[in-house]
Amino acid sequence: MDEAGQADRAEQGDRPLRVARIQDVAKLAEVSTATVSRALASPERVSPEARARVFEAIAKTGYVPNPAARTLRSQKTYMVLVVLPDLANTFFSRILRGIEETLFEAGYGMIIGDLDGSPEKEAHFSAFTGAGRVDGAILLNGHLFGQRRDGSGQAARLSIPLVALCEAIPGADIPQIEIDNREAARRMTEHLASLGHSRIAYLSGPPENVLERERFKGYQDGLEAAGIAFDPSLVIPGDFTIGSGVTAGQDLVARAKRPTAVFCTSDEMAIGLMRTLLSAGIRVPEDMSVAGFDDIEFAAVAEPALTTIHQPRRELGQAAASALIDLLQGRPSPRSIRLDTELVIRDSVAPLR
Amino acid sequence: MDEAGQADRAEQGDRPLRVARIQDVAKLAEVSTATVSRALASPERVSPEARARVFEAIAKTGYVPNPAARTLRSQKTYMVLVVLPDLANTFFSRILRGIEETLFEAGYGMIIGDLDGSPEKEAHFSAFTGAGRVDGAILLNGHLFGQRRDGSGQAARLSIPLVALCEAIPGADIPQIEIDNREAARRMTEHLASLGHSRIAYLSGPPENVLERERFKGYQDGLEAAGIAFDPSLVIPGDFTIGSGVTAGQDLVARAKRPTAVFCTSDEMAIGLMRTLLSAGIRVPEDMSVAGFDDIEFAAVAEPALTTIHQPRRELGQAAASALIDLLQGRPSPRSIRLDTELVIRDSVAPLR
DNA sequence: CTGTTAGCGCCTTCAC
DNA sequence: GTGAAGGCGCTAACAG
Repeated sequence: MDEAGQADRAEQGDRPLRVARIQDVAKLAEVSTATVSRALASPERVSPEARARVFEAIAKTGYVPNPAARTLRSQKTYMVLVVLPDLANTFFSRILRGIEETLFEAGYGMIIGDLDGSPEKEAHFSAFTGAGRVDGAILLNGHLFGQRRDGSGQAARLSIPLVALCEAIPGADIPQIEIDNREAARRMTEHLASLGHSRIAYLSGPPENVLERERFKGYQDGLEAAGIAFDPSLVIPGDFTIGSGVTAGQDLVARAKRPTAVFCTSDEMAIGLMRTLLSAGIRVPEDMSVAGFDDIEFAAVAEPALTTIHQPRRELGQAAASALIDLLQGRPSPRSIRLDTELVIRDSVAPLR
Repeated sequence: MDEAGQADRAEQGDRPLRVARIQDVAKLAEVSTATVSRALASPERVSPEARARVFEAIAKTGYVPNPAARTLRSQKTYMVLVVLPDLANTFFSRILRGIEETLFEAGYGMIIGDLDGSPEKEAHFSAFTGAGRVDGAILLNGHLFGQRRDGSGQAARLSIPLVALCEAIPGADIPQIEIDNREAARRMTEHLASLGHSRIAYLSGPPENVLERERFKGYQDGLEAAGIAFDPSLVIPGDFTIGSGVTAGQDLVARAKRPTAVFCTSDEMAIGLMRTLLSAGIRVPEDMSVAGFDDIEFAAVAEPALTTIHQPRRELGQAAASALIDLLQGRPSPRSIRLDTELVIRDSVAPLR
């Protein structure tokens, strides 16, 4: 046993070659290990004297409880898995920060599961939740995993507390934290219409995406409210990425009869789109208005500055983390939270001339 | 004992209410737990018959080894901590992805430590490495932690394998993965000079940052190579963020005697800067050339498209993860790796008229 | 308030 | 090739 051999070597000076265990602390403080454990978990249940001795011994030894042993005993990992479709997507980073902050304050660590579109990974992270590596999970990917009911014998595991963030999971009985995508999309569409636009294109997200479906409904709602007939030729496929915005721009540039405004369901697409339009000599917003969705950092410094829907990303992350922590600590958790969005008017949208 | 009580309840149908343990598998396969363990760790050391029965039992029970127990025994967590200064910074996300990919393939999970400028957090993550929650760590923050030698009794812990990524850690005897910042900055400066610019401003990062210092040296190298005298008034303070680019832009706009080119040490600053310049009626690149550093996704779709230094972010992440895995698995690890950068010429820089 | 005791689930000698 | 047994470090139940 290599590690043990190593650990058993004599200590040199005041720098221990092995980490202190609860036993060492107990011995030094002249109490039992149980008392050390108690002093840490519920100090008020230990006499002031013993407590003082314990803390002194802890300081002297530099003792830090072994998390693996603790987990084995208590069945708690103090770890949370955050599953998301794409770590490289700007939209998520600030959300992650909101999550991390809140988790951190409550003493939980965050493990990232970047799906990267791979089902293999999905299975892997699913196993993660099943194997007791984490106490709970926040799902940003829009569906539940590890919960298949295919009776294949790959048994469904004991399920852990879950929270859905941003992409609601239809039918799942877990807290869902999101914005009202449909309402926000409707508002933007109406805003465009109120400025005189009637040929309003819609640059979509991936069709299977829940957000996309909600936003698309909102777009249609807005059209209807403004008395504009829906025109399928004005729906351009996209996938939320900069690249698909660029592609959509090429499509638009090539058209004979162009829309006067484009509502993009992500800022990244809007920025990619504007870039292509501008390169082709189509001015924004003079020749074509462009609106985004998300209000990422770059929206305000795009050229022209992007009119968009602001999502409270940090707050979304915080709310999801709080809901999960409630669940983990046995407190009642809100079933569903909808955070407010805001229509941010900048320079990429102008009245129809 | 609540959990146990719950776990002991009768199982319903084929959906176990408790996870299978190695004992259950052993019983079902009619072997000892040792054999199950062996079948998993080194299948060749178990007879084909026993092995088959074990795997069948595993499939039937849906057994997944308990990681906490495994860790407690083997002292291995199969977890890696990634410490970074700011999760919300676009620059890091693709690096993280490179790290995650590589770690994932090798069977390691990734725990994120977002420093967020807080020393409190730093101490926390330092404890993480000390407490045996992770097998190793990748440091993107430019300094070592948990390694203070203040003799305060807060003993230095058994140290785990570490790798420094992007920001080299001076004096640390660990693998360092980075680009040649100085050389890249020199190249850009020379590029600007070769286009006829001689009043080349430098929009800096935070002064204490290692990257910043290297890039600043490179800027001076480039100036010198081009025979241009260094002018301190042309150095504008920044901190890599969009916001500091905007501020720098305001500074520049207010000046009577402006530089003809600005070398920004991050794309975010360059984009913020261009935005302010453009709003003030200063055209880029006609009136002023602007160059960036990093080549983030938005650089190519900025208006105008940004001339910048490309960093192989994914590869940086992969290289760091590989180096760490080598270390973790006892293989020799490269001491230091420098990945190549590339000068990407787009539209934000033009010859001096 | 405190100590003793018994595992949490696994891996790994050691003996056969 | 296989099984029995001990212990990784901790916490919770139970006495006292």
